[in-house]
Amino acid sequence: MTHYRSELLNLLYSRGYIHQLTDADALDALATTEVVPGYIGFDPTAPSLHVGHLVSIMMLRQLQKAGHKPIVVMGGGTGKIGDPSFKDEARKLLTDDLIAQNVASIRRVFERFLTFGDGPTDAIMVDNAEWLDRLEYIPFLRDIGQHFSVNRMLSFDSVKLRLDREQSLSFLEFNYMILQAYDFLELSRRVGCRLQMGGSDQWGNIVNGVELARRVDGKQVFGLTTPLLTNADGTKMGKTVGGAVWLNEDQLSDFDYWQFWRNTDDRDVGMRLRLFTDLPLDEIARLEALEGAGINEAKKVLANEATALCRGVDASARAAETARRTFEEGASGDALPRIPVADGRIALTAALTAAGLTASNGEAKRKIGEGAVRVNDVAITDPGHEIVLDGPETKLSLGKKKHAILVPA
RNA sequence: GGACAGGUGGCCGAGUGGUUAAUGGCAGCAGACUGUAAAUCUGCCCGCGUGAGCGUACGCUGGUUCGAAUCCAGCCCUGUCCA
Repeated sequence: MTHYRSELLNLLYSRGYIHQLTDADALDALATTEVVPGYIGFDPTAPSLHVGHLVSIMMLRQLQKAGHKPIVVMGGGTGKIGDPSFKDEARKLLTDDLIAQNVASIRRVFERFLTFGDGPTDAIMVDNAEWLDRLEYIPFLRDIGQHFSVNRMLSFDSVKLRLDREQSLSFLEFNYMILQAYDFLELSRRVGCRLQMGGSDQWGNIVNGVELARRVDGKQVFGLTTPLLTNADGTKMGKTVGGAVWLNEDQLSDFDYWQFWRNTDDRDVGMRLRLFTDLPLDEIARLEALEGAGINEAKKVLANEATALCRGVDASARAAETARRTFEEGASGDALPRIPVADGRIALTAALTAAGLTASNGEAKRKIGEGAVRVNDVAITDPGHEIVLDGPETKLSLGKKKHAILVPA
């Protein structure tokens, strides 16, 4: 129904990346004639990004594929403030040290998804601390602050919600949207950035930047948001066994990352294939049409493709092979966590906790009582059980999906 | 600065002197059923201990009491209104 002339918008639209767009026609026209530098900001609030950020990252990838220039903005400056958008309460302030560590740890992941370099469509990465840290209060208020109406800022849903719930919004946080708007202005001046993208919760922040650039520099820039990703069951996407689905290897194993995609709800398979893989649309159409147990094939393809993008082809293949052996043959694979055991014996409860399958001995005991624990696929129901290693590998399982391998120390 | 209302387990939210490790809901985990899906049903859901039990926990610090999340005092934080 919607037809764009530019490859960029066609690509984004057909794969389901677009939720809101500030001036579709003008951006469409621009993208057909010149390289559009577009940016997305990532605040370093944790040592790794998670799948919730993945749509944004993939969108930068699509931008590059369509012949434009992705700009990754690390929020080294804005991270010190904390984005209050749609949050119920202020997050605790991060120290400068921690932010620097997080920035360092996050930036690696982008190299998997984007091609960096000096060419016209090569990706670049900048840190907004570069300009935000240097701002002087009075000049900033006069140059930038004068363009913001508090009345209007208060009307944005992103903060209105907080106020309506009678929860405090500090002046510090209230300034976030001004700084993000200023980022856009600064990027447009420094690197000719014309487009800011982000999740739907960023719409208010983005629109502010678009307006600021128009008012201050008389320049038209564009904003685009992605739909809020929810699972078919209405929950927010991105949780798995034991927390968030991290993109960094050191936060979540390749195997668990692969498993996250493999366990996609039937109804979400098509959407995820479009957003998180590079597969052509007709291939996706074929895969998502599979019915009944056949849809599992599509889930495997999804897991393979998504894991390959983030963790590399080899890691993906290894995770897939481990999954195949673990689930289809009842054996085990080398991508499972390996736990060294001293002296060849260990209490079952201690082993479960050491392997991270349970959080405490008490939980381990309960799970044993529930009949959820197996050693080498033999169910154990005695909480006092001690495992004696009698081979190079002993498989420890909690439920059907969580496994670890005990090996002699 | 003043008046009023609040601060409870990952979240929401009961509880207002003992039977409260603290009702209920959500989230989470496991079992059954399945397709490593969804839905449904069942169990679990602070830590240590096989267990009786012990230790911690209801903003913080003290106090009253045989006994406090519950009463008192001071402090910190949040909201609303007033200055």
